Amino acid sequence: MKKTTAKALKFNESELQVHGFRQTRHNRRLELVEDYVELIADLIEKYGEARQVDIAKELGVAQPTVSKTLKRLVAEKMIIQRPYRGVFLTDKGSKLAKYCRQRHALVETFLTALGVPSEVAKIDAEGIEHHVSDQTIFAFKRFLKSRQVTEIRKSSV
Amino acid sequence: MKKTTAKALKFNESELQVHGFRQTRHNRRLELVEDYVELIADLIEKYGEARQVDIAKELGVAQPTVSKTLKRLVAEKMIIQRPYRGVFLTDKGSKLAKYCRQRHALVETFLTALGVPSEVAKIDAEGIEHHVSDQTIFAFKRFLKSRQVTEIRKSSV
DNA sequence: TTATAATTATAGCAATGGCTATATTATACG
DNA sequence: CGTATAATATAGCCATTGCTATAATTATAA
Ligand SMILES: [Mn+2]
Ligand SMILES: [Mn+2]
Ligand SMILES: [Mn+2]
Ligand SMILES: [Mn+2]
Repeated sequence: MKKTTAKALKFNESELQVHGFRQTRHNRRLELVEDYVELIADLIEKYGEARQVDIAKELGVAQPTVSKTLKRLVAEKMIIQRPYRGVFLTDKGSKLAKYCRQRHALVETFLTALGVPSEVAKIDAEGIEHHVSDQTIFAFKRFLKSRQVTEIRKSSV
Repeated sequence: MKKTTAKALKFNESELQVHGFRQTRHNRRLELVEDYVELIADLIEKYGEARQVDIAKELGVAQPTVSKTLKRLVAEKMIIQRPYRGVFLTDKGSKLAKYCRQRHALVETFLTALGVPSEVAKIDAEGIEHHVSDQTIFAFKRFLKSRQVTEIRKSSV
């Protein structure tokens, strides 16, 4: 805004908005990594291995896209790649996958408990999960707990 | 997975996951556009104009980054650019901005009502808003309504 | 064991969204 | 009016995430 004509934004308000945008950009850079390690963990659990073709199929992208992204995951020490033998999570990748799976499941459970149809909850959770802070996770858990209590009370009356 | 060793995924489950990933990728492509038109609407409302320098400041990015993104918004017919006179929303941009503002505000209000500290709710809402379907919006609204009823009952007892 | 099929890798393209440095240009002020 | 300042545009760089087409390699099966 022009200095001469504009009322200055309250510092807090503006600063907060910038902070929000920055944090969100940061989260966006992690989204794909999170989806990958989570999916890889799922595939390994279900099939004992995670191959490019299967990752590609599950994500709905082309195999060369997966190939390239896996290189990034290797560079970030999230996975180890054995040629033609699938990918495996490092400790770092394993820890991230575990965290992401829990958070993802919680978000989906929360949405469902709130009355969102399960198919829609699945879709929305896939995007929302990456933007949920620990404090919001805490609030979601508290809501679920309170709901459970309510239901128990109802059934015990 | 190897056909010979793997149990097939249930079709529904796998299909749903692919659908979720696809929808999320689609939402991700819209995020920046949504943030821009919403911010532009805010700036115009507050100051009567939306300039690159102010957009850049609010977003926390460099001015040439904004310059480039604005070209994309022009190409998508969301804004009109008048050289050295700021940007203005088209009908299309205006409608999107209105929708985004409402959705954004609702998400933030919802999180706050759930007990998330307001600063955290602001940050999380900035990312979550872009991944919330109409059905989830509806569930958020229903929650807020029910909460209000509860509070009214409490105060009237 | 060798041919075929499946899997992975690579090349090359495009769009997006960042950055810094610098050039242009319009506005505002003396 | 003309100049200083502010705003915008441009150039050129990089990383990311997608694609198709095709090559290379491994695994499977005959
Ligand atoms: Mn996930
Ligand atoms: Mn996800
Ligand atoms: Mn917003
Ligand atoms: Mn946003």
